[in-house]
Amino acid sequence: MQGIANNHWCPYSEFCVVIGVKQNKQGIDMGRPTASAAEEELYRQIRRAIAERRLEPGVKLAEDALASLFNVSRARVRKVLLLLAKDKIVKHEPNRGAFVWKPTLQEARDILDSRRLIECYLVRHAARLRTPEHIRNLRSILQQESDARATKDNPRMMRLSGEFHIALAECAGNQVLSGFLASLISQSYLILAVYQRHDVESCPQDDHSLIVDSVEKGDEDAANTLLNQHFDHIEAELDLKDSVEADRTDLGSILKPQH
Amino acid sequence: MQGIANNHWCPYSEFCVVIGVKQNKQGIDMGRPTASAAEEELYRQIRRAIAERRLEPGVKLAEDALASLFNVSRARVRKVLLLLAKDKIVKHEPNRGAFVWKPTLQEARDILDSRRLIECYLVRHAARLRTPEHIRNLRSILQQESDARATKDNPRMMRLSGEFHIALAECAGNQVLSGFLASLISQSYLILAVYQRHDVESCPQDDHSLIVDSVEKGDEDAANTLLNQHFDHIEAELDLKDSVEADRTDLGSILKPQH
DNA sequence: CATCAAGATTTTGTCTACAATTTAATACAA
DNA sequence: TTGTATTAAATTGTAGACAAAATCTTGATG
Repeated sequence: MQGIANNHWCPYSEFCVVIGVKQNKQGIDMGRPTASAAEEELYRQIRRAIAERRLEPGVKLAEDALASLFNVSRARVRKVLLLLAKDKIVKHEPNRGAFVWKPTLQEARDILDSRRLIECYLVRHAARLRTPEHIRNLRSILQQESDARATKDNPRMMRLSGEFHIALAECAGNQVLSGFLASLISQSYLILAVYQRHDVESCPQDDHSLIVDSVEKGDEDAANTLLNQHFDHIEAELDLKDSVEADRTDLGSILKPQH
Repeated sequence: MQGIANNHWCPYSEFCVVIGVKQNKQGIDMGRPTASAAEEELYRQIRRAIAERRLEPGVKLAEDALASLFNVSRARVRKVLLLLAKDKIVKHEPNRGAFVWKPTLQEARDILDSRRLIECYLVRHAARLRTPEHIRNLRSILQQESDARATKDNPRMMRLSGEFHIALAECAGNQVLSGFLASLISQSYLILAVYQRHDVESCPQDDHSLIVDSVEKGDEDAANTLLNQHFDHIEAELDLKDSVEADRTDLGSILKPQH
């Protein structure tokens, strides 16, 4: 669990809206700074740790440990874990505790299919509705991605890659689908953790850059095609054959291969 | 609040999986029958009341009232309300309580767009993957719908209409998208409650029946087209012009029209 | 009569203590 | 040593008590 509680991080997070934190018209958190802010901090840090792959699927999230780490009551930890469970990032086992979610093969496929559907739809709208500010924001993320790549900061690269997809989606202006996508992206980090192939180098693609170019030009067909190809690349890095799952969970098939 | 606590109802509900109720291989609830079962009951009954439009947007869901109505502790009520808030069916206002969610105009549009995207995608898969059992299930719902229409049982019609869409989606076998859709459908009940036009008769269409026919035949193009038209019909019954929202919430524009 | 203010009441938010369950440790027998 | 049963420790689940905030009531004042 160590390494979770550090500095700030603010990608898309619907925590405040669910909790109902008071916000002024500029959207700045105003109510009870120490209380629910601490919950959101915990919520974000766990999500961030997953995004940066410091928290791997199956790891137990003990309530007391989190409570003392973040100096909050156990009740608050439970609340956060409950919300993370609804996000399907955490799995609750009764009387045993909360564990980082471990997607099954079928779930992984469904999630990736869903992402393709939603993102390819949104990117078309993004290409139509994009503003200079959107493009600036996207290019800023691209820059950060390239910095992270240069310094071989893999956790950061991982996280930024997800943030890029969210930022891209948000250009389309459909908050519902953006919200779904944010959830799917969090789950995708866990899919990568479980199903990424070891024989393939992790993507040095600059697919992202090309996508921004076509969005900037307003070429929605190109953007759509490029994004589809991007997903092909992502899926090519995964091992989603039926055999994989069994190999990792069923001792029998591990110890007695091809019999 | 009266009228919520009655008999059983089991449409799609992800409550158990979030809470982490023990289940055996047949998927039957086994753990602690009185405890979390009570929470799920509350969760379902609130959703059902919304689906049947007994609970309208803006109604306050007081914790004590719900606790005593369902004979559960207030802590359990809070847990359920938190999950409902994550579903965006309930809105939390800090220190004021939980209220049935009231979708804004923009949210309504986004939700309907999202439904169209997801359902039209899923119906194609449904037409390909459908089994005789799926068709039997769908026709059973159609029959119940027609019964409800005959007896003019509007709440039941309303609810069954949503259940039909969920059942249709589930034929496609993508649980992720089915889950998203279930959430969107719950929100759609609230959209109807707010934005349904009064000058139009509520849908006596048998769009549903035609859709099942084309799915049964495996004609995915026809199914897709029919579903798209079905959404056109639904949206035609709504008043999603920009003026509506302001008229209903802003007293100024109500009492001083066109000034 | 309307407006405002102060107190009382209700309702939400939070924490802590206790019960139930699981997990680990220990002792004992095969 | 291995396996099993019993006990102890740790962890999760639950409820109830208290604090904080909002709402309602009452009454005073212009």
